Amino acid sequence: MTDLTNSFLHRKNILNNNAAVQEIYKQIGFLGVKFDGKYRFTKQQLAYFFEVDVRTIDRLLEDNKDELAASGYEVFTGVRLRLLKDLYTSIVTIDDEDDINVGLINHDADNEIIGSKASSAGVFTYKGFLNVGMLLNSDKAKSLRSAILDIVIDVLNTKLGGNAKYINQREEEFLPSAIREYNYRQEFTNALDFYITDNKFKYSQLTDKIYKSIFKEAAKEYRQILKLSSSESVRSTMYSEVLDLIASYENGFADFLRKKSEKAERKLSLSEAHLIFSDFEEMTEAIYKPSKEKARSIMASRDMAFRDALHEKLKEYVREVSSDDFNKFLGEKSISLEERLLENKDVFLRLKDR
DNA sequence: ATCACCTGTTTAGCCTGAAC
DNA sequence: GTTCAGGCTAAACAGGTGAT
Repeated sequence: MTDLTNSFLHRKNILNNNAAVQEIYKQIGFLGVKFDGKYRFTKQQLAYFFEVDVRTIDRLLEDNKDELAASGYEVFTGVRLRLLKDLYTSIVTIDDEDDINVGLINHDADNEIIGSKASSAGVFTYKGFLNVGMLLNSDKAKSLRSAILDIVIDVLNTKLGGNAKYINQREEEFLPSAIREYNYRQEFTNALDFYITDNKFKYSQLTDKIYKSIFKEAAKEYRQILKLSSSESVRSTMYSEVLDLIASYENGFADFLRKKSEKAERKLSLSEAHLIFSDFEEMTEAIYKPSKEKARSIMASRDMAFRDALHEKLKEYVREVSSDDFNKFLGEKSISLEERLLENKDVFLRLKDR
């Protein structure tokens, strides 16, 4: 069970998920005033919402300064504070009382939202508000947490139609990468045909070598972790960055193998090919290191956030998923492969006519 | 009118102690 | 043991005041 209060990663993965944050804003209904394009809440408003003392929010700020600053907490001073104060007073005076959100009402005369003489004020954004809710322990915060989790799960389900297996296909880059990789895969299998003596295991064994070199798992392990059935293709679940790297490996190794075979002036045995792969791996280690690390981190982090799958061997590579990534896979631009193919139909038709 | 200083308010940070 | 409340102080700051 995810415990938000003690998992920085899980908190980040929710706060970076813009689609979910928007949905939470709609459903929770704790409305703030818009300032600089973001909804803002003062410390007092948060304390009131969570039914804790203002000092408790202060403590939280002390202990989690960096995290909350990253979620949009700021101390307003000078001109910006002046503008914010004006905004609050104009809202409170203009709006009909019934329309004013409970968070905005001056519920206690001694405890204004921002004291008129305040020279600085701690201000949260909506993300900051949610972040506080994930760290506090008040009953209000607990119920907010469970609501947040419900909504996040709901958003994932609606966006993905309950199937996260092919979420990798929802970004723009997937299709071109898959097509490129398909072509290099052919180079690779052709090379295996030409330069390695007949052996029915050669494709799968050398493919596994590539997988293991890149993300430490053989196809079988990968299949288990993502709970793929035997009829489902492993590659159709891979992220574009991983596919690109596999394509590099396949193309590079195909060429390397050709040279070795031509030099020896004969076909090579599968066991020789395994040794040659080790040479290839050693030779390219420094070149591939950065892309390999990126691919591992992408795979481990995204699969954790989107597929709830843990790659045990890539544990140390799990990071937070960036908000860019959430947009890529769940945002406006993300669409299923079917839709993407329809969208690109013209391109394919043109290619076909050639 | 301008400058330096004073005053009141708020936050940050540290500590203690009560309640669960 | 953990969580929350409250006391305290230093520092930051806006707005006042009063001397020049």
